[in-house]
Amino acid sequence: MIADKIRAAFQETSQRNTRPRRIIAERLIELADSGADFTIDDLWQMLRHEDPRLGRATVYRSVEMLVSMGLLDRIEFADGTHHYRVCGGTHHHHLTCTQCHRVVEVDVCLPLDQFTSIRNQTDFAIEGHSLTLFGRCPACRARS
Amino acid sequence: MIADKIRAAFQETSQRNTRPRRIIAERLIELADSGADFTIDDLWQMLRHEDPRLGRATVYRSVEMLVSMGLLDRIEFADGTHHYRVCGGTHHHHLTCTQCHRVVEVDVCLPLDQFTSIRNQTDFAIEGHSLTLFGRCPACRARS
DNA sequence: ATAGATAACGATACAGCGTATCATTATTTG
DNA sequence: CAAATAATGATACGCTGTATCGTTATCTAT
Repeated sequence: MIADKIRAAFQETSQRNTRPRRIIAERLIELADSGADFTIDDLWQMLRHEDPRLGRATVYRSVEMLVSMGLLDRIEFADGTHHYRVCGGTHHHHLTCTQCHRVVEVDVCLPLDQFTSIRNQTDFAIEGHSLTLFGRCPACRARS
Repeated sequence: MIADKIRAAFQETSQRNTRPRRIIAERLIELADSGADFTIDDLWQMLRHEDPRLGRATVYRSVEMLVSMGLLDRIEFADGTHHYRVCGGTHHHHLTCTQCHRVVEVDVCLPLDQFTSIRNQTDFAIEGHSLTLFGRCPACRARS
């Protein structure tokens, strides 16, 4: 369950169970359910509703932590902005709609033999990769 | 020849053959030969050597234009910075060294049937994609 | 419970990158 | 050579993310 993973992540990396972190965790659990993607500023604005005193830096700190724990994925948009998305932790990539910017996960990936091919071509030791696809989603195509 | 493509790009998109553009084109042709990647600020600093009055905005404008013409590739680094690289225009992707940040082109790509698989999975009309690989280059591994 | 120690917070300032504005400059054209 | 104007360059601005640092709130030990 993703909710437990998020709560566990906060517990592991910290000594104190603070109010801001509880609020952030709750909100992220809701966002995980809806599958929505968001910018840090989006998230901050949402959180301020629940506690207007909550600071921007705190949101940045928490998001940064969760990204490094692998629970949030950072998605680079073509215009350079960063969006985030709660992700289960299994390997996957993203497909974003060029019109409405909705993001969905896809479970395609480069075949294994391509990686060996790259290693042979370049003599690099491959450590990771990032694949992003762009296209128009069904809704936007219908609306066209 | 890439030199001609660059000069042609400037000619196509503009009415005037200005000194700043000539300087920028020359520098980019040299960078194409060396295969180096660079940030916009790198480029600006180089160009100021030749003409200290050359403005930052002009460099941004020219780079932006060449990216949209497909002659420069914008490369996103993990830390969020943007590098650029003169590229031939053929389809390819990038492999960057996680240690020295050197960038090389690789000609692997997602197989065609994966694209149809995505279309079936998601019903998106796929328009494009971006693949970036990370690893350690031979030199850095040797030095390790 | 309460007090002390301190992790975490939040306000603020700062830095970097890219864009927008606009008076000035330099290329082009008649 | 002069007028028209594309393009430039100085400057200001906005946005995103980071660093600093005094304050607050959580935890722990009494």
